[in-house]
Amino acid sequence: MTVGIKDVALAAGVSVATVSRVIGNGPVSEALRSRVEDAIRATGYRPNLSARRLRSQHSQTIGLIVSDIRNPFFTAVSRAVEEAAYHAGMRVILCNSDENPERELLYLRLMQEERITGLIFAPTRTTLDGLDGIGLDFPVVLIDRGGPSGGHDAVVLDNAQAAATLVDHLHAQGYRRIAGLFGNTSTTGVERHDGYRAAMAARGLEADARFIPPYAEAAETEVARWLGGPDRPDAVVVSNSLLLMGVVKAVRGLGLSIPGDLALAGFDNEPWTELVGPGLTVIEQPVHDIGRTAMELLFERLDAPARPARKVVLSGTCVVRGSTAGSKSLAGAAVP
Amino acid sequence: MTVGIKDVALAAGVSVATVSRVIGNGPVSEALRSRVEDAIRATGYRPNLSARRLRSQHSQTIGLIVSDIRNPFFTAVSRAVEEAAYHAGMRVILCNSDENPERELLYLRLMQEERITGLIFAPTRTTLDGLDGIGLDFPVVLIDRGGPSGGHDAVVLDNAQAAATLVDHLHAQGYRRIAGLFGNTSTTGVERHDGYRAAMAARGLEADARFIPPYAEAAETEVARWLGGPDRPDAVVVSNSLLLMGVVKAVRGLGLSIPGDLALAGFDNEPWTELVGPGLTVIEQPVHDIGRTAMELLFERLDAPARPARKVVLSGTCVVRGSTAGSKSLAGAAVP
DNA sequence: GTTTTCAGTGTAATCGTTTTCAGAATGCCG
DNA sequence: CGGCATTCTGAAAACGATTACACTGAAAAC
Repeated sequence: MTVGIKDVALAAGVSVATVSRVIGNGPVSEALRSRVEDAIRATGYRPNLSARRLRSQHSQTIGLIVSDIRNPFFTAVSRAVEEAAYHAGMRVILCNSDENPERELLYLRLMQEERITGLIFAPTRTTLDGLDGIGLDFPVVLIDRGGPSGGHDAVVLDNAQAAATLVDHLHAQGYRRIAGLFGNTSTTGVERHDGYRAAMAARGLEADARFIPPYAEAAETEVARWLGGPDRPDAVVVSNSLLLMGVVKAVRGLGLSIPGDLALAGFDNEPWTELVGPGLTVIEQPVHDIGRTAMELLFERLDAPARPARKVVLSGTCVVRGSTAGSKSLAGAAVP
Repeated sequence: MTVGIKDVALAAGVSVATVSRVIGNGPVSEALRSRVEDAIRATGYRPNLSARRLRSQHSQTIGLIVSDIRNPFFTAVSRAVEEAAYHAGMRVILCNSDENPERELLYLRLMQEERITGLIFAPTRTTLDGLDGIGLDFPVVLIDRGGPSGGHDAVVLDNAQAAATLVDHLHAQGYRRIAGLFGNTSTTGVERHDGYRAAMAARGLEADARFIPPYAEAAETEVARWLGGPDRPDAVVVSNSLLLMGVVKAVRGLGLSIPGDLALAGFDNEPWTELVGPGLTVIEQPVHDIGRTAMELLFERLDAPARPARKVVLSGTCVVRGSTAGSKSLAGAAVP
C-alpha cells in the first residue's frame, strides 16, 4: 500500500490540510511544520503528482515537439528548454514527430490531454499551415520554423541572411558556380533557399538549387549525380548538417577533395565539422539561446495572453574553416 | 471552460459511465457508441490524463534517466525506448543527470511522484551502489552500466570483450605501445579498462591506462601532454566517442597524422567517425537493440515481478577503418 | 409460464490531493 | 474586561475521470 497524505497526517497528529500546507509552503506554525516534516520522512511519503495536478489544475508541464531528437540542433535546444523548465519547477514532455504531420497531430492531441501549460514546437510546413484551425487551448512558441509571422510567437534564425552570408563568403573566395542543396519538409529550407537565391542574384550569378528529402543518403546520391553531370558546381551551400554529412560522403566516395574539387559550406557548428577534412565552414546557430528564448517567450505569453505575437530573429555566426579556402576558381577567374 | 466527460454525456443523452466505457472500449451497444462518438467529436472532448491516471492507478509512463541526451549513444537509445513505449501506449519521461548523483536522486524522487510504471536507468557508479537502499517501488532496468550483476535487470555491452577486440586488432596491425583512455564516472570505463588490461597482459604488453573526466577537453589536454612525454604511445584505445573527439583534436592540434603518428580506436560508430581523417576504427554498439531490449526486460519484469534478475549482454561489432591501418610499428617490430 | 441468465446501462463511491470556509486561539486596543 | 483583527487549523467540497454495484429488459432454460 502506498502511503498517502492521510497517513502522514495521522502519523503527525494533524489534518491533511496542514500536511498539504507544509508541502506547499503555506502558513503553518513552526511546531506543526517540523512535526509534519518528521512524519513525511518517517513514512517516506511522496505526493502523487497526478492527484495534485488534477486538483490544482496546474500541470506544470510544457510540451516540446521536434522532428527528431537525434538531430543535434534539437538535442541542444531540448537541453536548454529542459534546463529552463526545471529551473521554473516544470516538467517537459518530449516528442519526436519525424517530420510526419500525422504524428504531429497525434502529439498535439496528447498535449491537450496532458493539459500542458504551453508548447514549444518545430512544425512541418503542412501542420504549420493548419495550426490555427486546431483550437489549441495553450500558448505555442514556434522554434526553428517560424513561418510567415503567423499568430504565434516564434524564435528563429535569420535563415535568409545566414544563407546569403555563406554565398558571399564563397564568392569572396573566388567561387562562382555555387550550388544550393535544401531540405524539402521545413520552412527553414525554403528561407535558406530564398537567401541563397537573393545573394546569387545580387552577385549576378546563376542560381542552381535543389530540394531533397532530409536524409543524408538523399544528399549523397544527389551530389554524386550532380558532380557527374554537365552542371557540375565548384561549391555547394547545404541547408543542414544531415545533408552536409551526405555531401561529404559523396565527395569522398568519388575520391574528390575538399575544397579542391568542391567547396562546402553548411549549417550547424557541430563538434565533428571541425574534424572533417580541412574543417567545414558552417553557420553556427545559437542553439542554447534559441531554447532559452523560446521558454522566455512562453512565460511572457503566459503572463500576458493578450499581447500581440512576437517573432525573435537571432542571427548565426559564420565559422570559416578549410572547406571554403579559395580556390582554383580564383585562378580560373583571373585568366580572362 | 474546458469540456469534461459530463458535458459529453449530456450532449449524447447518456450517463458518464457509458462515455467512459466508449473511450475505454468497454461493452456498449453500437447505437449508443456512435451517439457518444458523435458527441465527443461535436464537443471536442479530450480526456484529462491526470484524472484518468489518478483514478485508474495506472500512469502508463516509463521513466528514462540518462547522463546526457547529447551523447549520441543515449540519443539513439532514447529513440528506441520511446518507440517501444508509444507502441505499448505508454509515455516516456526523459531526464538528464549530467553524471551527477544529486540530480539522479532528484529525478528518482520525481519518478516516484509520477508513479511511473518502470524505469530505464544509466546510473553513475555512486548511485548504482546505493540503489537498493532507496526503496524504489517500481522495477528498474539498467542500461549501459550494469554493475556487478546486482539485483536489477540490465542490458549492457560486453565491454571487456569489446576493448580486448580493439587491443587485439591494434596488435595484429603491428602496434605495441598501446595506451588506454577511460572515463572515470561510469562502470563502462572500468569494464573497458579491465578488458584492455587483460588483453594487453595476454599479449605480454605493458598496459598504460589513464582515467579522466568525461569531457572532450580533458582528453585533449591529456593526450597533448601524453604525446609530448617520455611514454609516448603509438596507439590509443579510447573509452567513448566524446573522448575520442578530444583525442582527434589533440592530434590535429599537434600537427600529427593518423595513423602515422598515432593510431586510434574507440567506441560508438557515429556517422562522423567515418568522415574524420582516414576514418576511425570503432566498436559499434547495437544502440537500437539496447533500447528495445531494455523495454522488453521491463515489460517481462512487470509481468513476473518475482523472477530473478537477468542481465543481457550484447556484443559490439568492430568497424575497421583507416585510423588503425598498420604501421611504422610493424616495420619497427621487424628490426630486432 | 416461471425462473435464470446476461448484456447494457446508470448511480454513486472513489482515487489523493488542494482549497474554501468556518471555527478556535491569540493578541491588541479602547 | 469586551470587542475585533489576526493567525492557524480542521472538516469537507471539489478536481475529472474509472469502476463496483444495482438495476433493467429481453432472451434462454426449465
